[in-house]
Amino acid sequence: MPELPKAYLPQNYETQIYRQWEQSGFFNPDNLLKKGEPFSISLPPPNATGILHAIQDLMIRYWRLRGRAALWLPGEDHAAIATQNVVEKKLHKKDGKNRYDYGRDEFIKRVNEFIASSRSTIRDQIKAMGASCDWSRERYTLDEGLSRAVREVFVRMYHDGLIYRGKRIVNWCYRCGTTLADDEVEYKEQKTPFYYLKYGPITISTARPETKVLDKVIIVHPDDKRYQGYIGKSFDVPWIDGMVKATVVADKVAEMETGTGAMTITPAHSFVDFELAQKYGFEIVDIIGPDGKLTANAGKFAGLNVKEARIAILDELKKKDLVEKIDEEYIHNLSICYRCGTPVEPLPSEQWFVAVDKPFKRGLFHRTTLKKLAIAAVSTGKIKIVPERFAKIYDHWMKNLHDWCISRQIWFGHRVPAWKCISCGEWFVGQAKPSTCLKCKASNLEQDPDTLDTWFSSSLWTFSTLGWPDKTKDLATYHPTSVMETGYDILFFWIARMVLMTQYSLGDIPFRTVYLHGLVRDKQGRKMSKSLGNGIDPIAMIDKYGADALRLSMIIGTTPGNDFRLYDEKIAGYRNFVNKLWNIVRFANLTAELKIVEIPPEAKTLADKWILSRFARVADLVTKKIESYSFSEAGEALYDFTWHELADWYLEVAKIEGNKQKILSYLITQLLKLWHPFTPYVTETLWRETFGEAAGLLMVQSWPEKLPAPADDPGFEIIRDVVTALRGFRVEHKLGPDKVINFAVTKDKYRIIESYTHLVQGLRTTTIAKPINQLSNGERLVVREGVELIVSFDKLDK
RNA sequence: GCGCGCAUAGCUCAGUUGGUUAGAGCGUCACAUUGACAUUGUGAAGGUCCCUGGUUCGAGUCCAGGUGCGCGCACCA
Repeated sequence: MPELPKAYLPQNYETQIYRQWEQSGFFNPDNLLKKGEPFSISLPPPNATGILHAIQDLMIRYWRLRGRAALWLPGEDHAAIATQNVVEKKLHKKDGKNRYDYGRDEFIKRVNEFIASSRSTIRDQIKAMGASCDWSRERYTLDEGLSRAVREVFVRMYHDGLIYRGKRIVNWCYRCGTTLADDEVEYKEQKTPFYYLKYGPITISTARPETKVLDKVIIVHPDDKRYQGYIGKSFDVPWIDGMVKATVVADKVAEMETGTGAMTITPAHSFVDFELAQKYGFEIVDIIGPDGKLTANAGKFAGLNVKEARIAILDELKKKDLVEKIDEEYIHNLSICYRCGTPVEPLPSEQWFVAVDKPFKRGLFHRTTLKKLAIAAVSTGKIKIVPERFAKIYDHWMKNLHDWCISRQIWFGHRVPAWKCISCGEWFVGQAKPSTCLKCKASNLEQDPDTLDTWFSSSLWTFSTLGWPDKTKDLATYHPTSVMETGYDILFFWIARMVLMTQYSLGDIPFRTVYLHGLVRDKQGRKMSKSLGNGIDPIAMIDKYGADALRLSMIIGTTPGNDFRLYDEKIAGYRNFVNKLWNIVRFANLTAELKIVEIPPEAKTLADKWILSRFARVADLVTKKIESYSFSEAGEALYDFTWHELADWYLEVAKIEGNKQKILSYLITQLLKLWHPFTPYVTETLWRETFGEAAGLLMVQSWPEKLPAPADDPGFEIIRDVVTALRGFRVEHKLGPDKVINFAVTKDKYRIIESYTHLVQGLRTTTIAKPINQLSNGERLVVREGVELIVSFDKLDK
C-alpha cells in the first residue's frame, strides 16, 4: 500500500468520503443487511444549537455497525414566527416596506425563497459534520404530506372536542402582531415605579396605571382588618376620567403584604383579573388594543401607546392629587416575547385552543384527557428521559399546563383548516372548504386567515415524517422512534408537545428515550448569541480542524443536561488526537502488511498478551457505555487506550520485538470500527487506505462483540513499571541522555525481568543490566511490591 | 414562593449501584529532535473533592443543614 502522508489533513478527504457514503446507499436502511430491532431517530428541527448532531450520528453509526436497520430521518421545520421576523427585517432593510406593503401571497413567496436558501445552508452543515442521515427521506414541515397530517389531526381533535374556538385572554405581542403560547413568553426582572393611588377612601397600588382608567372593583383579602368595614360596599370615587362607581370585593387572591393590600382589577389585561371577573361576573372592557394603543374605551387617552398613556395618565392623577406615593425600588417581572423581546400584553381575543384537561373517549370505555396521557407516558416509564431529573421537570410542567393557544396571526405557516360563513358567522372545520354553509346554505365561506403555532406541526414530527395518516411500512417499522436527542431548552416547546400529540394521534409514544444535551457556550461560559457575535460557525471550525475533531469536542467531556464550552483550543486538542490515530495506522502500515483480521491472533509475548487483554476490555467498555448513553466515558476510555496504551507502549514494543503483522492487523481492524461512530471521516479514510477499495466501507462492517481475550497477566505491567522507574530515576538525578544507567534486579517475585531486559533497555531507558555483585554501591529502587532494583550511573561508578 | 442543577488540580471538565494511593485535557516546570506523529516524546509539580454535622469498617459519591453561582416554574397589584 502507498505510504500515508505524515499528517492527516481532513480537508483532503472529508467531502469525498461523504460523497462515497451517500452514493453507497447505506444511509438508507432499506439497503442494509439488517438483523434485530430497527433503530431510528428523527432529526430535531435545527436551531441555534443545530450543530449538535454528533451524538445522534454516533448512535446511528453504532447501531448500523451492530447490524440494525438504522434510520436517521433528516428534516427542517418552518419556525414560523422566527422565520417571518427574519424576512420582515430583511425586507425592511432592503426597501423599507413591511409585510402589508407586499401583501400575503407576495410576502409568502419571499419567505419561501429565504427558507430554500436557509434549508440548503443547514443541510450543508449537517453533511459537513458527517451526519449519516437518509436524505431520500428528508422532510419539511410545510411539505404537502406533513400539512395533510396537520389538517388531519386538527380536524380529529376538533370533532373530539379537543380543539375549540373561544374568546379568552391571551398573550399578545403587538410587534409580531400575534398571540403566543404561555411558554413563548419570557420573563425579565425590572425595576419599575410602583404607584400608590388614592381611590376614594382606600389607597390601591399598581405598577401599570395606564390600564386602570376604567377600574371599578377593589379586591381586598377577606381577613384584612384594615378593610373589613368596606367589604361589599359601593361608593363614588373621583378617578382618572371622571367619577367611578367603585365596589369592594373580598377574595383571597389579594395579598395583605403587597402594597396597601388593596388592588383594583383590570379583567381584560391580566390573567388573574380575568379569572376573577369570570368568577364574579364583572364586565370585561378592553383598554389596550392589538396595535398596542389605548382603545376608544379609554376616552381622551385613546390612541396613545402604552408608554405615552402611562405618562399622560400619571399627569392626570397628579393634577387631581390622587398620587399618594411612588415606590421607585419595586421589582417587577416584565413579560416579553421570546422571539423579539417586546413586552407582551395580556388581552382578550378570539382564538383556537387545544383543551388539555377536557375528558374525551379513548376506545370504547376509556375516558381520559390529553394531559393525563402525556403525564402517564413518562411516569410509567414508557418514555425514559436522560438525565432522569428532567422527568420531574416534565411532570411538573405538564401538570401546570393550561389550554394551548394554537392560532397565530402571522402569515407563514399552516392555515387553520376552518372556514367561516360570512352570512351567519358559523365555523366549519375540515380537510377542505365546504361548498356551502351547512347552517344557512350561503356560499360565501372564508378560510380563517390565521396560521397554526409552529410547534403544532413539529409535535407531529416523528410520525408525520413517516407517512401518517397513511398506514405506511415505514411507520410500522420505525415508529415509535428509538431516541430523541435534543437540547433541554426545547423540552417543553417540543418534546412535551410531541408526547401529547402522538399520544392523541397514534395512542402511542413518539420515542422510547429522550436524551437531552446541554447548551453550547463560549469560552467564557456565555450563551451563544447573535448580538454578542460569539456563536461558533461549524463550517469554519470544520475547515480549520476537521469534522472529527469538532465531533469529539462535543462528545468527550460533556454530560447530558449540562451545558458545555466549545472553543478553539479544545477542538485543536482533539485535532491532535485524530492526527495521532492517523499516525498509529500509518506506522502499522509501515511496519507490516495489514489485512482485515476479525479473530484475535495468538499472543506470543507478554506485550501481546497485555494489549489483547486491554483491547478486549476497552471494546467491551465502549459498547456498554454507548448503550447506556455515557458517550463521554466511552470516548475517554477509547482515547486513553489508543494513545496511552497502544501508541505509547505497544507500538514501541513492536519496534523492538517485530513480527507483529497479525496482531497489528487485528488491532487496527477493530480499533477503526470502535472509533468510527466518534470520528467517521478519519476512520473511513484509514480503512480505505489500509485495506483497499475491495474491503468495502467501514461504516457497514460489524462491530466487535464479546472479544475473547487472554487471561490477565501482570507481566507486561511490571516491565512497564520498571521502565517508568528507570526513566524517572534519570530525570530525578538530572542525567543527560549521554549518561548510561546500570541496574540489577534485586527482587522479582514474578521472575520475568531477567528475560526481558532487552525490552527494558530498548524502551528508551539507556540502561545496561548488570549482575548484582557489580552494583553494590547503587541506589535501591522499589518499583512495586515485590519488585526492586539497584541502580547506579556512570558518575557513581567512577 | 416552589423546584432543579452546579461547586473536584491554575483553567475546562470526567468520575452510573459507597471500596486501594481521586482522574483526563489544556496550561506550568525540567529534559529530549536522524524516531509513525513537534498536531511529538519522557518525567515532574499541582487537590481541605465548597463548609458543618450525620450514617458506615469505609463517603467526592448517601442523609441533614448552610454558603456561593446558574437555571426552570409560579407570582407579578
